[in-house]
Amino acid sequence: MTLIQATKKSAVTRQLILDAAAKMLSRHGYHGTYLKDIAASINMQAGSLYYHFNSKEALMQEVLNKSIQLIRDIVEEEVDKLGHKPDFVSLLKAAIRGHLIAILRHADYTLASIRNYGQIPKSVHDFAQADRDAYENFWRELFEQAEKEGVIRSGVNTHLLRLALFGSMNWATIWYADSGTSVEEIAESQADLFLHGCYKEERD
Amino acid sequence: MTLIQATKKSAVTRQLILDAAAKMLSRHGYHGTYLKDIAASINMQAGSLYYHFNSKEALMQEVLNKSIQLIRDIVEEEVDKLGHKPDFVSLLKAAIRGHLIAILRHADYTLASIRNYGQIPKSVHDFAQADRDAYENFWRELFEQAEKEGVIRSGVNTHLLRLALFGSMNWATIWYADSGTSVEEIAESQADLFLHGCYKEERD
DNA sequence: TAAAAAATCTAATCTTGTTTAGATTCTAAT
DNA sequence: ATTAGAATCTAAACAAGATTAGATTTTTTA
Repeated sequence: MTLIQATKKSAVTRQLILDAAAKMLSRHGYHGTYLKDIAASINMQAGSLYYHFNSKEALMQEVLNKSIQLIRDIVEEEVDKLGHKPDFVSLLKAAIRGHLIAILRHADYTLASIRNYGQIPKSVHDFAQADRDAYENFWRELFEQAEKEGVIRSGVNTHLLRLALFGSMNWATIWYADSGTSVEEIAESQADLFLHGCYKEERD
Repeated sequence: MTLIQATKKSAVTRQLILDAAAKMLSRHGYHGTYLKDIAASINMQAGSLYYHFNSKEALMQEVLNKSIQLIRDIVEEEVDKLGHKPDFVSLLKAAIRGHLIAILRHADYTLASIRNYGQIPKSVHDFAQADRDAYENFWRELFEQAEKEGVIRSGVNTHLLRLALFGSMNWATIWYADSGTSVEEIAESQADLFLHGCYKEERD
C-alpha cells in the first residue's frame, strides 16, 4: 500500500526536470530556453514534461520559487549558527557568507532568477515576489538594527549600502565559475571591504 | 552634391532602430526580442529592418558594441576632467561617477549588455569582447597603480575589490529607475563605501 | 520635374517551439 | 503473472518569428 505519494518516481523526475530547467534558464534566458532541450538533457521528450507541469510558465515559476527559497534557507542557517544576539560584524559576515554560499552553490537556480529578473512574463515573476520581499526585509532590518546600535559610520546611507552590497554579492554569480576563488575567500573579502573600505587611512 | 553619405536619412533611421532594439533587448532579452516589435515601435515593418542590418544577430552586435563604447567614452571624459596626475581618491571617484553616469543615462544600452551577458549567441558576444577587455584593463591598472602608491590598506585583494565595485555599480541599473536617487548621490555613496566602509571604527 | 537611387512594404517561405491527444511502455501491488 | 495506474512517447496541430524577393513608395540629384 502506498503511503507517501511524493516519494515515487514522479518526485525524482520532477526534480530532474527542475534542475535541468534551472540550468537552461540560467544560460539562455526564459525565451531562449526550449522544452525540447530541457527534456533532451534528461533523455525525455518535450511532450512528456506536461505530465509533470502544466505549462512552460508553471515550470519556470517553480524554478524561480525554489531559487529564492534556497537562498533564504542557507542564510538563515548561517545566521542561526551565531546563537543569541550576535554583534553586527559577526552577523554581517554570516549573512554575506550565507548569501554567497547559496547563490554560488546553487548557481543554476540563482542565476536563473537574477538573470531573468524583469524579462520574464509578469505572472511568472510575481509568483515569488512575497518571498523576495521577505528576504529583502531581513537585510533591511539588519542594517537598521546596526544603525540603532550606533556602529554605522555617520553619513552612511544604509539603503544605498544594502543595494551596493547586494550588487557585489550577486555579481559574483557572473565571474565566480572561472575565477578559481573560493566562496569563503569572497565572503571574507566582501565583508571586509564593506566594513572597512580599501583605503589606507592616515591615522592621527 | 552629397558629400557625406552618413548624414542621410538612413543614418537617422539606423539610430532609431538601434535605440528601439536596445530598449527591447534590455527588457525582454535576446530571444524575447522580436524584430516585429522593434520595427513596430518605430512604425516600420519587420522586413524593412533588413535594409539596414543583415540579420538580427548583426543588429544585436551593434547594440552591444555601442553599449560598451558609451561607457568607455563617458568614463574617459570624467577622468580627463581631472587633469594631470590626479590622486587616487579623485581618480576613483571620477571613474565611478563616469561609469554610473554612463550605465544609468544610457540604461537601455547597458542593461541590454549586462542582462544578456552569457545568454546571447557566442558570435554576437565575442564581437565586442576586445572593447570590454580594454575597459576592464583601465580599472585593473587604476587599482594596481594605487597599490604601488601605497594607498591601499594592507590585506585588500584588489582583484576582488574591482569585481565587488563592478557589481555594486552595475547592479544599480536594476534598481535605479524606481529609486528616486540621483546618479551623483549614488556615485558619492559608492565611492565613500568602497574607500572607507560602513563601520564606525573605534579610533585610539 | 524626370530619372535614379534609397528606403520601405507586402506577402510568402522556412523554421522552430509549444501544446495536445491518444497510443504505448513501464511499475508496483496483489 | 495480471492488472490498474503511472509515466513516457509519438505524431500532428497550431502559433510565431526570421528571412527573402520583388513590388512600391519616397527622396535625392541633376
